[in-house]
Amino acid sequence: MSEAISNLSRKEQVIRKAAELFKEKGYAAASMRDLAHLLGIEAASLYSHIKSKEEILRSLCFDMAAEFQKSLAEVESKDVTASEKLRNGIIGHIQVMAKDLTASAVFMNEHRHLSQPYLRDFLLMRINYINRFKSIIEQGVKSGEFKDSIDKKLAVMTLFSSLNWMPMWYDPGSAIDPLQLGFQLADMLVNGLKKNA
Amino acid sequence: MSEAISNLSRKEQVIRKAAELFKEKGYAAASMRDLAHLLGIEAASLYSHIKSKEEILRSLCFDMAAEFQKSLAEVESKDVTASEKLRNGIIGHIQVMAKDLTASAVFMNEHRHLSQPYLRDFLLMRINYINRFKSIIEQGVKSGEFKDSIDKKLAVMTLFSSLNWMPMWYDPGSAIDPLQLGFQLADMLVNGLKKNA
DNA sequence: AATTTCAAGTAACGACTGTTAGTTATATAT
DNA sequence: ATATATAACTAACAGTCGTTACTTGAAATT
Repeated sequence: MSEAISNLSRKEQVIRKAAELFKEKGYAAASMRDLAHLLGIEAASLYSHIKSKEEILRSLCFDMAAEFQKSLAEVESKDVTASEKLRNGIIGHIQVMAKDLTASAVFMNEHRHLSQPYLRDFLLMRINYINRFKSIIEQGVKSGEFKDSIDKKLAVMTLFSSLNWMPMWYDPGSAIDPLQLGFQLADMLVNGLKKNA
Repeated sequence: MSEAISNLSRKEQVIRKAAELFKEKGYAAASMRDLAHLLGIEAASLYSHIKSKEEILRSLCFDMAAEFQKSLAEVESKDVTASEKLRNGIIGHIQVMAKDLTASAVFMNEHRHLSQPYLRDFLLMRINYINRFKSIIEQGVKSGEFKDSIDKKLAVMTLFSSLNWMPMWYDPGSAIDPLQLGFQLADMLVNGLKKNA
């Protein structure tokens, strides 16, 4: 038992350091020797803790994916207006990312280096997630809350682009905290920059 | 003379094919042997046309950067309202990307693999470009066109995220053409999703 | 005190990396 | 016909890649 806990703990250290490295240099350009050096050990020693380089990437990508799914499921379960749902979805997504900005960056930028069949599974989960946001937008159009002139694919892709780049520029030490960021981002996408006349 | 033209032409072919490969696999994961294979030649033969792998990346990144700068300079030269300027900037940016979606994707995702001092130069140009968009937003706030409640950094980063991910999902064969896409995107960011009551 | 577990080490493998040196066949220009 | 330029070739380099096999010292458990 204690072996498993302690092993997991060290394995977690390896994975977290790997996330930093993958975020900084990209998965393909990050070598196992780089990672080992950051941890102060030899490259071969990494394999006492992990099965392969890709196992690290898989763990990072799929753990984040599970968090996103969980957050969205909770948002969907509440019976509120589409604007409210969209707003909650945006805030939830941002808060999941804020809990681990490094893993979020890897999730977003490096998932393409997953091999099959993991890549396929990952992309299916992602499409599913996006489509559920798209449904919320469609509900909003149907209920008359949102303009019917907007292209739904464009709207949802714009939304995701904005969300997914956040880990690249957001400074967790900055004045604005993740929750406030979520509020503002939701407001900006729903109401736009323009002052309501 | 004719040597230069013909050489340039073949060099261009190599660079364009490299852009496709870099977009698909990422710069680091794309090998010169992959590229050569796509062109039906041997890896060593590439070096008749280009100096190095990174020269290709440099040429892709800096050529795109020049196009973006040119587009923004023209937008800035016109004396119009801030909303109009922002709108024109967005449309211009999208049209530059649409002219070469592949190079745009490389520009956005792979520039970090530039070595110094090119990386530094690239990032400085990019900061400058972003700050000029930020100025337009600030003008809009000052003139009362835009809300003064918005965080300007958040606004400009959201804008850029939306713009920069477009090459990843936009299908040039789709119903909506780049100009319409620019119109809609500008409208969405300025006016939001919500119907004006 | 003996045994097991953990986290590291050394050495090495086969494959792949970007790149070079030098050569050759083909098309164009003189 | 001769010279030149283009675009390809073969062979090979020094280095790096992820990973395996096996070993070792220290800590925890029995």
